[in-house]
Amino acid sequence: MTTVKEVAKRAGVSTATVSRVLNDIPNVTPDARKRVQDAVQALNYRPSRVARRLRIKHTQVIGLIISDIQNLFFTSVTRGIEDIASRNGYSLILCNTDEDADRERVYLEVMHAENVAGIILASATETGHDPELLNGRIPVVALDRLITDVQLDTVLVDNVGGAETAVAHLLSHGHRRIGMISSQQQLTTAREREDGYGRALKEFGLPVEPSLIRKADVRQIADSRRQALDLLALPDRPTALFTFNNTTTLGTLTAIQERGLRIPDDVAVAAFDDLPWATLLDPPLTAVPQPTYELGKTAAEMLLARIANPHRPTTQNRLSLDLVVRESCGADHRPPDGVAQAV
Amino acid sequence: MTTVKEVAKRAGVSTATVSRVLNDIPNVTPDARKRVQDAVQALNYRPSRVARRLRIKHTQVIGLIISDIQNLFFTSVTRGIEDIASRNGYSLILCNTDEDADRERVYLEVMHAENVAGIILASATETGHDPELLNGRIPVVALDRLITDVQLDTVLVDNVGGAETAVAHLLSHGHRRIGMISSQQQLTTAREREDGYGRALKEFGLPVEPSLIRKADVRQIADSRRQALDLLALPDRPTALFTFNNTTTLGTLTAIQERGLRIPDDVAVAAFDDLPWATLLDPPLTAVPQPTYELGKTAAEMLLARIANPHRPTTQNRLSLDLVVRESCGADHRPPDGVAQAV
DNA sequence: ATGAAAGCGCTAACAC
DNA sequence: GTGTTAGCGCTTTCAT
Repeated sequence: MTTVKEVAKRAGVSTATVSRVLNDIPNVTPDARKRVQDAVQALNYRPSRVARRLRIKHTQVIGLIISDIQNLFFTSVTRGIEDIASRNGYSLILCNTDEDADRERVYLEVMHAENVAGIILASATETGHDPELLNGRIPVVALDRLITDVQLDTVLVDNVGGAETAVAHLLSHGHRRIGMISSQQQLTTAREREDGYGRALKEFGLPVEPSLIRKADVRQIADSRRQALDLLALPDRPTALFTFNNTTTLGTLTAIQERGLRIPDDVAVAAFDDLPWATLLDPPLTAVPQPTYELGKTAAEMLLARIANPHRPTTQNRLSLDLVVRESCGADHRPPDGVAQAV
Repeated sequence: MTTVKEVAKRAGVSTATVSRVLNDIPNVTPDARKRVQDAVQALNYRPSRVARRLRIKHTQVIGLIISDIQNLFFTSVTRGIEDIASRNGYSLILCNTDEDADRERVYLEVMHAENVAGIILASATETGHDPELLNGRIPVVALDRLITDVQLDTVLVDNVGGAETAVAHLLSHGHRRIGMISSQQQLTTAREREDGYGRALKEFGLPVEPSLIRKADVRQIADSRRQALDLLALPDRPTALFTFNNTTTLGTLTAIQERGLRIPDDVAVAAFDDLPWATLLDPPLTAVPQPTYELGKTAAEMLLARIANPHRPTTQNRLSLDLVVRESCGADHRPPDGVAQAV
């Protein structure tokens, strides 16, 4: 490994001058600069970021910790983060916790130890965090999931509203027994989406029937399928299903197909979280898309703002959601275009 | 930030002893050990990996560089890598190049500068690499895509064979005009899959008609759709389509749907790279699944082996592929089970 | 068993 | 404009 020293020697200057050239600091004669550059070239010198960081303290690297790398939701969010990060001269490194609090801790330690400039975290848990890790010297932005034991900049979506809209849509189509495939993991998103589900029922004067909410491992299509099969095997089968995220949706659709049921006639489906191939399904899926790119962009911007000014008050950003109506809930029974909406 | 020094002071020992305790080195009296541990606790001390690494030189971190984080193929491979890595006490950090050679270079530099123990690289390009970066002091394993300008441990799939099988399947169903949505990016996988396509045609005595191969941006469903639409608008429309990967498949299916064509009657489809929801499509998709988990596992194992022994000869691993026949190519015309296969 | 001290590769005062 | 030098936080001989 070549070092500044060797470069300095070869260029016939001091290490300080080499450092100056490398870091574009003025006050170097063009001649010296040229000699240093030549030496760098000749020796194929590559400065050690590790050493540099030990001095410098900060880096142009942002760390992202997500809980399920196989979930398109998170990878799309990542794209949003990446764009903002790289536009601002930051690199992004990504770690996957697989919904495991221990792994999350390890990766938070890694990020700290690496001295990243900031961290964006979609936490596997709502509480139980090490305050030193989240409220320490490295700024952290909470993404998608609320963290309640530490006050952080946060960006979320309107889970309650989104779920409520979707379930209300099912209700407005006449469904009265609506099952939900929710999350087995303790997530704030799950609680909020269940809340939205409950609210919609309440608006229609319906009680929440606990047996109609099944909890699935949100990382696994197979487990979601199993829970959906259970729901569909109920003596008084639900006529509609509301799903927690894209994975549970896939499991649910698989279960429905296996049971030989037709959508929406035998069972209607509304999903939280859209799929890029929703229109390729038969019938196309009614869903509440999440503004993934926007979510990532916002998180990155909040983080950069905090890096720039560590003392600004923490803020919370909740992005709103809209339902996209396709055919999986039955033909739309709203009046056609142009017709006045009489009761 | 607390340092060894402060811990040492508080524990009433030297920094050397603190370091010994921290690194589980024997020869420390239980008493001293206890005092150090207490001090660590009390000060919430967190050793700086940056400083540590400057001395130590190596880390328990593996770097993975992939070209499209939104592609399920790569994220599934990641899971395989992760399992092996964490089972061996390594953390995994992931970077996304978005098929951009410049970004790939930047991230390779980041990984080098971070001094990771090893790198797994799905390169955006076949050549044009900096040999210092790939054949330098940090071991690199090439994943999924062949790198020809530097000799590396490599793990691939049998692209030629897989493509050949898929296209032969279409041919055996009577198709004679078979279009291919391939990759606009210069990828070895694209060349090999095109090769397989050509071989299958040749076996049936058919020439490759260049106008039937359209190149799409493999990251974008939208672009794949566009290319597929072009193919479907040809005066002498192909009766079957073979797609390069899951993204091109999605674009192609979208195009077919938009054109109002039926699968497989109007146009049959066979895909390279399976989708977890292939059976939810109507009709279910015939595809060549890739052993993603195995691919990641193998890559990680090769990398660990090389880290353990930097001087072993480089090896190349090519995983074989099988076609999964579903309905998107038409009813299977092979004899039913148990019937002797007469001619 | 423990401590003193050197030094990993780099940057940034400070002196000239 | 350039060089000397101290030191970032850690590990590791080498003494003791």
